[in-house]
Amino acid sequence: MVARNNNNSAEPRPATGKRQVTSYDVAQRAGVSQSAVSRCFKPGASVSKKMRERVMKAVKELGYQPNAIARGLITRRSNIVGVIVSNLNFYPEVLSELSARFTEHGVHVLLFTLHHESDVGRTLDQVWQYQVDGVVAAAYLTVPQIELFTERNVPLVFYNRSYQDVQVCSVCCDQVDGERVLVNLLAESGNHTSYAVITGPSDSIVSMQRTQGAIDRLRSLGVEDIVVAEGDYSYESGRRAIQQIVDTRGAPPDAVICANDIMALGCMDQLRYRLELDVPGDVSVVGFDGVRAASWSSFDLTTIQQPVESMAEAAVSMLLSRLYNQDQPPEKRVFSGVLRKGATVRL
Amino acid sequence: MVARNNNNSAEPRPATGKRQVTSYDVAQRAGVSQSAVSRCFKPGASVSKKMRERVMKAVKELGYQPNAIARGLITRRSNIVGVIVSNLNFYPEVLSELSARFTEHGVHVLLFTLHHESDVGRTLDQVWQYQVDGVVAAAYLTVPQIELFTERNVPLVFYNRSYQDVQVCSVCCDQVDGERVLVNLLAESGNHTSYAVITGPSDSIVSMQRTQGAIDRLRSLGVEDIVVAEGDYSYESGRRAIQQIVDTRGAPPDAVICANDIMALGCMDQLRYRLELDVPGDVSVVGFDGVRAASWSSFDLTTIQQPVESMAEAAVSMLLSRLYNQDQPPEKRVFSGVLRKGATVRL
DNA sequence: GAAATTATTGCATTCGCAGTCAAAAATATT
DNA sequence: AATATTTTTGACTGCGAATGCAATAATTTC
Repeated sequence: MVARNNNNSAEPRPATGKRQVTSYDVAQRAGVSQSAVSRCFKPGASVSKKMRERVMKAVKELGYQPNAIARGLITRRSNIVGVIVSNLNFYPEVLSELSARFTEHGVHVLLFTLHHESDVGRTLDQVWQYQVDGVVAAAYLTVPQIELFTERNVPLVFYNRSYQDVQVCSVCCDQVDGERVLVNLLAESGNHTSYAVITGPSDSIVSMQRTQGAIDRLRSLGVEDIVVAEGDYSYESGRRAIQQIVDTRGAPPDAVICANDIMALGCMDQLRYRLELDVPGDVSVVGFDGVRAASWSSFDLTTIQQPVESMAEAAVSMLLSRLYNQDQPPEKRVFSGVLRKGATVRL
Repeated sequence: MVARNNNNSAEPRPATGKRQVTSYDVAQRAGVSQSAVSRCFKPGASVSKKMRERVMKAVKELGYQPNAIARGLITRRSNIVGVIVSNLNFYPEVLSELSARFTEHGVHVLLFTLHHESDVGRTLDQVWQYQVDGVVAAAYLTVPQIELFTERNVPLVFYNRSYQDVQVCSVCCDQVDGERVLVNLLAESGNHTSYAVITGPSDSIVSMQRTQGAIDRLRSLGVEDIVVAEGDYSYESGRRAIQQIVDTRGAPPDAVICANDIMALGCMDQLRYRLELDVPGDVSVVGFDGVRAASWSSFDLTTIQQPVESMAEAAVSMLLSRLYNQDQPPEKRVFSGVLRKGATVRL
């Protein structure tokens, strides 16, 4: 018989502040049923003009806001998507773009940041507990973890991570092709014979793709003299890496290919201010990403610009379309980076 | 009588993937009541060892995860906090720190990004609908909006925003004091008589505080020659502003005080590469924030470093303590920035 | 070994809203 | 005016987990 005893003012409801306003309160105030209130918040529902007015009046008077949690419980739609980013390669622009575009569609972003990639398991448990409608991951998941998404019919889109043998949605920038373009540029100038490559952390697959892309292209052009040093995507690591390369070789290479822009900037600064070499006069430097700082006059770095906006947009629309329209097959969207010709390559 | 007809395998539950595993399913499998399952997930509840084992066995077999949404509905605790950041001054470090620390405490971050500060109203509606347990705001709210938090007993902590006449929790960096320190440094060197100030956007109160702090200190030191130009916190705007100042004055000022680091870097680049002036030889430049790029060799900017980690930590603990222990009075925590002596002030 | 005590467990209810279905009201049709 | 049709409305149930309370089981006490 569900005897509701709400706004029974004799019931104190102490401690935790005023009880929130519910659809029952609104219904009572407007002298209608709770269902009616609910319907007024459902677009396209059958509600007369009068009813809507009365309800909305009460809604305003009481400051009612529908409880998205309760709604989510019954509709099985939380309108929340999880975004998993790893703490390290935390691209602010990406997150900001994703959030903005999801918000446009009334979808909210529950943020999960990984300290170590090893946290993925625990993080995913949390993701599942919160009944997210979908997930954008800028981190690698294991195959069983991915399969869980398929089983449960929860859309999953990878951002800048791609898989070989697993069918998943992903939005990527073509790392290998980007490096080809950069290497071609360096090679065509005819000024470079000795090359150095500064990689990202060894567990970053993006770094591996970029690095390998560069090395493969160099090899196919007949270049033999390639030194490789490992960095961790940070400015400091770029400095350390180039210093180490110079120390080891005894002389600077003609060109340095860095797995991302930030390391390239560190590398440039080390070359210019510590090693007192000229970039690009003595050494050419190229990066990857196209971050803001790369285009600052101090650097004017030659790099591959990732189309972040397009990629974020693509990730969002890919996820949303699968959210509203299930059973679409996995899809890969690969964007080409755009060569940004700066002034760090000796031509 | 609540007749549950779950795992009746005759009921198809089509379309939307497997129905999720509920505590009833676990209960049935383990041959116990749903309450028992629930209790097994509540720390400190009265459960026998045997019971716990049986339940956990079923939990594992079925891959059960408690539904945080349903739990939130009844406990009135979502374990979600809203973080409101405006798209512009989007400090990635801050967000990343906040998220990491909240996660440590089992609290999750629902992200709200504002395109324009005018979206605050609509955004707050969303925040309320999602029944967040608390909010960290790096944006200004109106007084009625703030009062709603007090009324509803939902903790609210401002990050780098302070209010004059309203009692709210906030974590700030002392903008005015920071600028005093910078101005003192510039003044003590005895090399500067003409000053320029590049502000942030006119609706940014942080910018206003910094700018005004600098100007007041300059005035109190008897400096009269102060030019002001408006920027918008971006690199480009720093370049434009200094160019405009030089064009207007006909000559560069001795020192430029920028409302943030990024503009200071733009300003430096413009001075060095377009106006072919030496920093700090011809012009001194100072910033505010202590972003990574400020310490890069190309710039080595003299600035005030905000203690981002401490501030984020403080914001989180301030919020959490109010979450678990209601009725604590509002508190302001003001951190002093640390002077980072770079090489952009002529000494 | 019976009574008193304590520790476990299950029943029933509740959180706030959405959606089903049938009743009621409004409108159209004859 | 009476009936058929459509539109609008309300009563009721359940989403999945938590919890007060009563019932039961285990343990202690005498």
